[in-house]
Amino acid sequence: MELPSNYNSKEVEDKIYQLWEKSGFFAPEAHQPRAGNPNRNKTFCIIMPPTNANGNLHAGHALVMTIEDIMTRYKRMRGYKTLWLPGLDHAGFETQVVYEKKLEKEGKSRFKMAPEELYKEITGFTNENKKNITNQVKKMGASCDWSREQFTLDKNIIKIVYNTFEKLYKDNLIYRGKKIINWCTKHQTSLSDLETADVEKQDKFYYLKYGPFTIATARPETKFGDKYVVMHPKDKRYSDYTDGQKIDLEWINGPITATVIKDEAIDMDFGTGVMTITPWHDAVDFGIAERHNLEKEQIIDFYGKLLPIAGEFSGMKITEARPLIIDKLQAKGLVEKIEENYKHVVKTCYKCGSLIEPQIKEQWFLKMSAQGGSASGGKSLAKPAIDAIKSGKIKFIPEHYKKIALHWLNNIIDWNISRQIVWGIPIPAKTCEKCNEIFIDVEDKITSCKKCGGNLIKETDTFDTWFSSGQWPYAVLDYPKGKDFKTFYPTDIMETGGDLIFFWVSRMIMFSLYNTGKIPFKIVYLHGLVMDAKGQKMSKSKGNVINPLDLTDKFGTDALRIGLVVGNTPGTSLPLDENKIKAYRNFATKIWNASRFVLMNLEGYNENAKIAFTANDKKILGEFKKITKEITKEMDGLKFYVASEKIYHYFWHTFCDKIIEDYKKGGVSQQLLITILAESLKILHPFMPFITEEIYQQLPIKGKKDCLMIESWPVE
RNA sequence: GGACGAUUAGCUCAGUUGGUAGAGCAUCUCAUUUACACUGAGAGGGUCACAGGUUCGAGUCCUGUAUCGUCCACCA
Repeated sequence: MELPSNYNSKEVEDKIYQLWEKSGFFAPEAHQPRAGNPNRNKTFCIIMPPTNANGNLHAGHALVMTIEDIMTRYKRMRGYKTLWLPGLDHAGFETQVVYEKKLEKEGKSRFKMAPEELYKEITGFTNENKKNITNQVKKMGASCDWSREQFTLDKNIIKIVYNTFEKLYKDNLIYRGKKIINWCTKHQTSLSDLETADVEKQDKFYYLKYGPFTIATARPETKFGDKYVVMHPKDKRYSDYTDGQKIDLEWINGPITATVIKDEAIDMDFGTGVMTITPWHDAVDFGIAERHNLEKEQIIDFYGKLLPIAGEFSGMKITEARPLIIDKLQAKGLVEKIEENYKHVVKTCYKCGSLIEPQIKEQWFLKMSAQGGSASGGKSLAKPAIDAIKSGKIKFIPEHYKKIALHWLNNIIDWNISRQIVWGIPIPAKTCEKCNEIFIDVEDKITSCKKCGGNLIKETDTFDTWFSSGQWPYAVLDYPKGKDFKTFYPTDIMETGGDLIFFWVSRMIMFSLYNTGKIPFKIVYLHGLVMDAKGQKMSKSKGNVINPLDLTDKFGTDALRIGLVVGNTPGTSLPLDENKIKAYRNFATKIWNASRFVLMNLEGYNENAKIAFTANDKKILGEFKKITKEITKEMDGLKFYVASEKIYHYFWHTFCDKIIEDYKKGGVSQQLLITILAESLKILHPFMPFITEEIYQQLPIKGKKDCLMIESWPVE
């Protein structure tokens, strides 16, 4: 019984993963802990954040897979009925963006394709990626139950999403409204507020004469239709003007009649304290217009070009038109001054960086009031979520995310869930051409208006991808009647990136409480961002992206896994340094060689013989037991960064440096050596599953299991 | 404009109810073919960002300041 002199991670990993898959022990039903195990009637469940099926596994995924696998393997060994449920995400907008880039490279455009054709192509693209990403997840050693794998576009998921939509509509929490939304002119879709990124920009700031007033703006191209001039009701400088007063004045394309509006939204200290409003293309202005019932007019079309209202500038792109408009205003003597370096914040599309052009558009919205009960006129989505978090029913790790989540939920605004992209779940609604009556048609059966008999127009918008993934925890467990739902819900831990706290985590909490009446998970464990070795954010443009699969190739998956975990506290970003992974590759080699040494010294050893430890053995075992208890405590406290460091330290500097050396001098018994090795491998297993399993398979121990994966943890 | 986090050895980071500072990597010295050189034994290296306060005692608790980072926000 001897191990080869070198550990070949590549060969071993594939072989061992196959062994696990064949064993069937990834499924919770298969694993039967011994009769007396105190945890055997308890369950443990993690739902894997569905991986985007639009590319390759990145460093962040590697961390997710590692942490969740550690949690899963640990609980499985403790005897819990353990389920880690894997999934894949169609990732609506994100995938569409990736695919559009691909089309662009090929000189094609999605706008010249029929929607059905585009959908078919992206389906093919996604299917390829699904296989690819699944293999990469396996490469990380994930012990998830593949027989339960789910995809966000599976029929059963869509059905649940549709039912929720219908229920929300009946509860008056969904409405169709013509409101101002974030429009990405490049991708031709609206976006939620979370899908925009604020960017600081330097622009010219123009002071323009508007009748008796001077108004300041960075966007003169939106000003064509401005016919309301707004000031604060308490501004003494303008007390001569009254609300509703009409003023004739000369403007860009000729004389107009302006109306004075008094509104408290105006900051008296900013600019001149007076502004004109463009309700169609500015959220603040939209708000003012709504409050005062003012007319709204579209100036810029959905491609970012000026409409006929701009007269001679009609059809021009706004960026081209801006200087020309200023030239004209200057010629008319309407430009008072121009500030050169005006710093302000603009919204951009978080994916492509294009400037967001606010537009008014009819969209589907989800009501998101933080108030509950009758005060809000019915049910509230946010209120129960706030209560669950406040009361500690849902715990955050690290804790300070609790405040962040609550702050967002307390200030939540209605959520635009419509997207004008094909890659997503279609919104199951129809509108009557004649009377505008809306029908939610989950089964796609309604053919004419039930009210007036008119023709129905089928909705072409799709759902924001987070509308469906926000229902993931109960949808994948086959809510409401499924056996898994009854067994594993609420789940135990939601482990994901801190950047998803609003996008995903908060929405899962709201949807789950709304639908099931229960929280979706007890603990939210948020890991930090994986950075490059220098602590810089990885990005393709910087060229500092580290491919985790290169590291597994070079140093083995086990080395990458433990390297990602040791010293990595949740919530703080972690620099991924190849040298660190290399150091843990050395540790893997150490484990291998120590095991080789033990196996080479088995002469005369019989695992079935009666155990007779010496006094010194017992002392060492006592110390080991103490360490084991400490590690178990850290594991239960989800402090994997401490637990992994402790077992690392014990194995190398106590077991190898002291105990094995002692053995050479005859100080400890053969039995002790093999006992400590076997027990250490169990503790190391969640962190470094491949190498520990490979060695375990060769170990002569009493009552050996099919695999180390289902061995009992040293502390029950 | 708000909120949150960070600041500890050259580098990356731990430090769980307050009790004379820890790990890995790096550096230096020594050992020399050992299960393992992807090795062993040892060493050097820190006013714990700064200023106050509470305490017998503060890296840890409180207040303030600075720098960095992140998130949120409808100043045209």
